[in-house]
Amino acid sequence: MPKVTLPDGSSRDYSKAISIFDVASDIGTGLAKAALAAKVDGELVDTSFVIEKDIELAIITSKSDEALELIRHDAAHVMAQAVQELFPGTQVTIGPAIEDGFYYDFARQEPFSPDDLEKIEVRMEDIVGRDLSIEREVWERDEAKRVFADIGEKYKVEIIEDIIPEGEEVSVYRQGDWFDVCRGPHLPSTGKLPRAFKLMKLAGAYWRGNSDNEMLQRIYGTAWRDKKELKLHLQRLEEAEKRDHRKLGRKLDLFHFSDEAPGSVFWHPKGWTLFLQLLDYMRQRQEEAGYVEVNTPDVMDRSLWETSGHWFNYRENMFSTQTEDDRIFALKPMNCPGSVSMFAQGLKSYRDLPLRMAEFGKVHRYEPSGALHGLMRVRHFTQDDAHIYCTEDQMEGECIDVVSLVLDIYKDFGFTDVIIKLSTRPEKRIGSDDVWDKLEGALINSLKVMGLDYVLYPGEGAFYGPKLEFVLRDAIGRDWQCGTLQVDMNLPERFDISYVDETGGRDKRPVMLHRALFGSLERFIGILIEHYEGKFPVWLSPVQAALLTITDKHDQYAREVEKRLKAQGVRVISDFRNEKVGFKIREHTLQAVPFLLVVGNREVENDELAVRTQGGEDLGSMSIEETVKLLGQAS
RNA sequence: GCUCACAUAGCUCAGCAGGUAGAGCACUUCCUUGGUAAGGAAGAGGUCAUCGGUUCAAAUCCGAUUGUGAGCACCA
Repeated sequence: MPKVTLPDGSSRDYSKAISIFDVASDIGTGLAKAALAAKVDGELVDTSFVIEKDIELAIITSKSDEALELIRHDAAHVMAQAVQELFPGTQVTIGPAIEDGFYYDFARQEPFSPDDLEKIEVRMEDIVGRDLSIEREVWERDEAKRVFADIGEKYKVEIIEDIIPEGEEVSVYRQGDWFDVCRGPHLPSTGKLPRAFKLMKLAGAYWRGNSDNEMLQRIYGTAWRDKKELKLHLQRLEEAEKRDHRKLGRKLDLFHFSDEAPGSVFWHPKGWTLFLQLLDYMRQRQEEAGYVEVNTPDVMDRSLWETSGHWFNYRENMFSTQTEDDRIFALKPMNCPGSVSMFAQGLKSYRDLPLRMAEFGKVHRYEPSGALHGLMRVRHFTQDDAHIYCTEDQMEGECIDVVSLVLDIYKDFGFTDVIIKLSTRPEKRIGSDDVWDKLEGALINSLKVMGLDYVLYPGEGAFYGPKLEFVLRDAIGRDWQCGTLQVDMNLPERFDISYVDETGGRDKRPVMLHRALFGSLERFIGILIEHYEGKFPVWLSPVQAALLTITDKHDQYAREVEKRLKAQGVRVISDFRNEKVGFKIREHTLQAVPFLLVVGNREVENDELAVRTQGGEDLGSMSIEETVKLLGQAS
């Protein structure tokens, strides 16, 4: 006698076991038609699921939050069927729903071509049109293995063997002649899949995400509830592409890359102004936060890297060089060994702690060619790095200070929803569990004290200590790690650093924290370009104002004004070209100059400037002093 | 690093199926002195990424190299 309780609290009693589809029909034929799947006591199931006992039921229609994932997962299946119909001999592997869409990985000798995507899409439409009913079957494990082995689907066999846990049933979903091992749930039939999908791109992907395995062919697609949603999504992508920092960097004349130096930035005057502006900002924030700034060599002897462990653990990522005297030097890939060496020099007392030593170090890493990506992933970058040497008791307080500093700094740029990742002890690690407890505790506690959420990445910490990572998202939805806070118990040990404690003992080992807030200045600038779409706030803007003369009669006054503004610290340029003012306005507006200062007869006469904003607002005429004030306030 | 794609003027791109290159913008010169998103005219500019092959002939076809893009792997 199952009793079914619905989300609105009402309930229905049935005299015998009944399928969800039938319950939906019982409620209304409209609902039965719209039903895609259901939630039974909070768990997703197919509409064919048979209710045998009292449950809470929620029918899922395309309006439900869960619908998109179902739609996307189904789209993956339909795509797989289309591919196997069109390209016999292609093996299927896995095909999950992902953010905004889905993918499916295939094994096939011959590569798919972009033209194939169109064909596959057409065939998908066809399969939707066939409205094949999708049925769930539970197979016996060995039987399932045999069937898939017989039809040459070795990846599926591996999935049944290795991925589906013993004890869990092996479910197979069948649509027409085609079937696939899958946990489900799925839509009732292929006809329920909205015709609002599109195949997006082709890529290689390693089987089971391991680069030792063979490479499969992955097809990415996007799928939505209806055509309108799909269109909106495609528009969003287009909008995002316009913000791409690589495009804007060229358009705004900020930097360029060259074939001779892959992954290395050539900063143009405007880009470098931006860079220095950020540097100044960070310098000031750090000074206020009690840091001292140092500088260590870029090229150091191999022995130092042996001591730090980099020579053995990180060498394939290091640039090294041999000199005439046969010594081997390496360009620093990280600042920490230099910093520890710095700490080791001279005697340190407990009175010196916490010692917060910052360095804007430029590090060099031989990153894999395929990883390079504009300013986001380069081979030479500048870190706003710092190493904090402190006692164990000071550690937690220092962590709190770092976290609140980094978040406060991000807020200045309008980044308020920052993802914080906490990576804890990996399998391969040094140090006792007691120490790890303490270090992880310090990080977790500091987040707790501040009331911050974080995403836990168990086992992802460095071998020498746990870490926090602060992640920002770029215009195209990719996440980039910017800031980081790491606790290190390896380097102090390796370099055998110590301080003199209250009793005069010289063997106290300090705790070492690594932290970077922007992370890489290069990457942070890349993110900022996309975040602001190139329209930087005045304080950051490489050019804050452009002086535009109407005719050459006004040049002399403009030159005078330029001097006065520059004396006040305004980054101003003059445009005396023989062009109409409308032309100049258009050009500097497109160059994202925040303020345009027009100079004509009226302004010369009254010693004023006609001020217009980048957004097109006319602020009228004002004196030089007022303009300077306005520029100061606008940041 | 792996898979696939791409590489033509400073930039954005055209050049269909091999017959020694084209547009717009930018640039230079001249005319125009014009008040809030493009005034006009003329001119200059390319060993078609590099190297090799096929061919009477290669930007175009083939191969390698380098770089770029997308994804994967990597990211102390």
